[in-house]
Amino acid sequence: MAPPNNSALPSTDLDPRKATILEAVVTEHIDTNQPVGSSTVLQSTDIGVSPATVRSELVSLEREGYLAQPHTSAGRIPTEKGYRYFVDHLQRGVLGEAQQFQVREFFANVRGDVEAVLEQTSTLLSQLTAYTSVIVGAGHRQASVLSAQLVSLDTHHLLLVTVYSDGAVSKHTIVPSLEVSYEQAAEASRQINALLLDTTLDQKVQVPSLGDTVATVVREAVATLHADRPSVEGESVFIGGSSRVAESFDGVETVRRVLNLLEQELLVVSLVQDIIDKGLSVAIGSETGHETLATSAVIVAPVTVDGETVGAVGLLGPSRMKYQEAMAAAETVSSELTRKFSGEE
Amino acid sequence: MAPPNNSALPSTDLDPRKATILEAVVTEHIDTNQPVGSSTVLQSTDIGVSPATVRSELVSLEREGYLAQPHTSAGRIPTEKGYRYFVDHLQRGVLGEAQQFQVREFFANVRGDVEAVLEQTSTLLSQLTAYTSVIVGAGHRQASVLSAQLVSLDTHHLLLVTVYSDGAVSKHTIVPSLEVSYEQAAEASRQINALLLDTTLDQKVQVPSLGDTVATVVREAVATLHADRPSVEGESVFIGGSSRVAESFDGVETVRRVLNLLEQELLVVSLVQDIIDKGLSVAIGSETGHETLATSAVIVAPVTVDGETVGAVGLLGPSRMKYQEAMAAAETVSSELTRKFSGEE
DNA sequence: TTTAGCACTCAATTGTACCGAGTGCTAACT
DNA sequence: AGTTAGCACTCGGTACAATTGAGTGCTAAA
Repeated sequence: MAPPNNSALPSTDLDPRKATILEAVVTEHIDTNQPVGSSTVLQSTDIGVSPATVRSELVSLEREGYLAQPHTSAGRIPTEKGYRYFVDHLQRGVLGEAQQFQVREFFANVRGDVEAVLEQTSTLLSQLTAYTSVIVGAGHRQASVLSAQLVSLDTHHLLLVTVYSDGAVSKHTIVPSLEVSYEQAAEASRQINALLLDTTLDQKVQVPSLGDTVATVVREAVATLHADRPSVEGESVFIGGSSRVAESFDGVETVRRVLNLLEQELLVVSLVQDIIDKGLSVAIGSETGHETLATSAVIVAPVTVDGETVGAVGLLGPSRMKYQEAMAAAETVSSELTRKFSGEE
Repeated sequence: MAPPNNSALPSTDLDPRKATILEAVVTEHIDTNQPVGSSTVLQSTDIGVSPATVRSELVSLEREGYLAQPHTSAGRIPTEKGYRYFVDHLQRGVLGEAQQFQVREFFANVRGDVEAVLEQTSTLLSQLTAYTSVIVGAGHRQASVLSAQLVSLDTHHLLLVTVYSDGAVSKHTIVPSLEVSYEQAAEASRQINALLLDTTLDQKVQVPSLGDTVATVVREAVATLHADRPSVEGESVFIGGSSRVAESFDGVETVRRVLNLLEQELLVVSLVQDIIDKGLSVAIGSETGHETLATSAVIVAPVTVDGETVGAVGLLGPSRMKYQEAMAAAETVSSELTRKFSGEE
């Protein structure tokens, strides 16, 4: 469906000199956050040509929509299209020595359950890049129940602990309408386990309609589990380095908006999913589909196990972010995660 | 140990007129974020006195350390001590109608396990107040194991699911060094359950030193569980409305620092704990013990069940925050949580 | 002790001039 | 036809002075 290349449109290539100049402008602007003029371009390239020529090229690039001028007597800054061209024609960078070491060390030592690993990974990723990281773990729609167990906390409170085939565990507090003895709980636990084993949460199960205590508890427990489905299905989202937002964007209001967006897990999940669906690995400005992210860019790298996408790592930064480094970091981390999960579960 | 009143020192009371003026200055400054001068004080109080008199009182209040002047020809702003006096002599406010309704509705409808409830509550609290909320759930140091169960995901992966007496559930992926059949896993599960039942994580347990598969798995599972203790003990922290940080503080650097602090769960936990330990319900500026929070204030309200503190709700805002409203919100929410947990578990 | 009166202070605002980075255009050059 | 030197022009940023005004502190009288 989506074209294999990374661009939304098969962008026509610019002639080499223009490309060089565009690249210089983008690189320089990313570095300095300043409009860049013809002289700066000359200094940062070995293009053997006069400023006047560069200027006329700049005019041309502006006409074609790659660059813009904040005001007449200023240099140029890249437009969304300019960044897009830059990213599409970027030669992939590779992570620095120290960072590669950091990643290796991290994955060698990390321990704990999936959620804990992802949470720590999101911190790692944001430390690697100085941007805010987003890690999305896929939900477990298709997972079947491996084990369901009822544990009594006391006579009025039971805990339903359910283990799914993908390794997820959910727990639900049950407050039964009747008093339940330890033995009754154990019996209910056996029945629930038998009832739910190998079912998915989508499936209806035949609950006993008897009136005795055990049957009642079974009914209530199953009802609670199924009622709570949405939250169980929910993808898990981990955000690392949200303080980086404050560094990345100009203007309090922008910072507020971006932080606010990050707080809404559903938005974040769909944002990342949308980008992956479009076949992109980078979404710049309006490509993200969010007004709030007009001056942002989002890098995503899916984590796949057995050809299936089980999650994604992402980085959120300003559109003038250091794409090479950030992409290298995201890809390294996503492939490490892929490796870890392929090897382990 | 700590004095029952809310102040660190038993602050001497000011004479009534000074108190009125100080209160007016604080209130006004909280409202406008501007230095307030003698004329403004006159307008916002019905004190029947001339500006000159107010001025001399202001001078006096400044000498005593309650107020400060940004520069000679400006009005006064409260110092930390000024805010402290204000808070100590505040008559408790009560939540607005609409907000009370919101809280009632929320707690009537909220469902899910403890973590989910706390997470949603943190969002609620930040919506109620326009400040960033912090909810800390106590760890379960003392909790004993109610049930430990080993579930095979496949022949190379086992999941150890442990239920504790306080309703917490932990899970650990075990990658056994040997292949384990379904039957062996079931047997190991039985043994582990018997072994760990009613123990706490602090206790050493006698693991079998036999060399057969089941014994090996048991050893490895128990080792994994005990190795991971720190993360299990860890208090759970939920932060709501971190975007509010951007509104609350002036200066990108301050915003960055505060966000960064909020990212470090351990810091947040100890911050809240420290304040509670000091017997305070509000910590202003340096009272928080964090340089970063020099211009902040933190409100805390413990959640207690059976006389034991099981957690706390907190609000983080600028030192010029609306204390009445924020304190009312924190207290209402904490008492609702107390009620919910007392009734339920 | 309070207050009216007054000189004083100083951040903020406004106005003005100027600098200079950077442009676009044109005419000459290769 | 593309490139370049030369040049007039634009306009944001900075620096400086003048002005304003909110608010003070002091003094002397009530």
